[in-house]
Amino acid sequence: MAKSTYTISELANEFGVTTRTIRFYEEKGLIHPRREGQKRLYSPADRVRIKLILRGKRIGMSLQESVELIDMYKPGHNNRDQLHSLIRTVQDRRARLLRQKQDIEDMLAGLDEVQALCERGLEDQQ
Amino acid sequence: MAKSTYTISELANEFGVTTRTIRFYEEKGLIHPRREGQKRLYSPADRVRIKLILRGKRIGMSLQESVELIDMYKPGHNNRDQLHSLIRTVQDRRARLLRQKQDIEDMLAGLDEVQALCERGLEDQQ
DNA sequence: CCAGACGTTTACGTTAACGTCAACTTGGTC
DNA sequence: GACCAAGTTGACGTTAACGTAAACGTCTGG
Repeated sequence: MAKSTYTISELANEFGVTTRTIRFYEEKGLIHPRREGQKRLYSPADRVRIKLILRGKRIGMSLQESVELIDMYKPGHNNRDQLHSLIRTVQDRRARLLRQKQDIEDMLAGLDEVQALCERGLEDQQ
Repeated sequence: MAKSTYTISELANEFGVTTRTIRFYEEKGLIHPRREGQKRLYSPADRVRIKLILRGKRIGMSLQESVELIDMYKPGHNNRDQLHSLIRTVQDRRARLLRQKQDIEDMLAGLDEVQALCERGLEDQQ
């Protein structure tokens, strides 16, 4: 079963980052772990938040962009204008993501070509 | 028909970057346009190279990573060891790209959810 | 001829995202 | 009580990827 609290080094190990990184995220206001005396204690929600931030980083998003995307989930958008505005933001993000996806597929196709050339090169030698 | 040479500002405009960016790429050894006197003249090949570098940037690759990927295409890998080594590099890259692609698909699914929530919120109001 | 657009080099400035100490506290354990 | 691992708070350092400004050449239309 999943743990209900994590220490900073547990999370650092799990995600392959340093504790400095996690403290830095707090310093930047991305996460707000509670404290037990001095020590930070991370909830499952904190953990997921870090995980999502790192997912964003993997596709080249800045930390700010990541949290903006993450915070689209949390409610608090009540009136019509806010909802319409949020929908537009969602569509912009989607467009960018689709383009990135296309970029990746193009690169994957390129890699297939390179590999095919390599394999032909090996066969021709033998 | 496609042009056979480009000025720096033509390319900067086409790609939505500044001339400083393009000069910076040269300074870093990523491109090598020929000169006409002082002025830089870019070939279609230079142009494609810049385009691919910017494609890499869009999915979070560093400039170095981009050129490494681009230079996998150019031949010069002749002996078996080089070919095998290149194949491994290709497979590593592919793995990373597949993961990024998965990340993007997850985010897209998340955006769909957010939008659905927004639309329900709007309907509930009316 | 000269102003404006476009190009050049050189050099210092900036931002994000941490790395890297140093100097300390705190909780077990031998 | 001494020690060690794991935690803490500053604070300064670093790298990538440009931005920005100065100071200068070149050529083209009015």
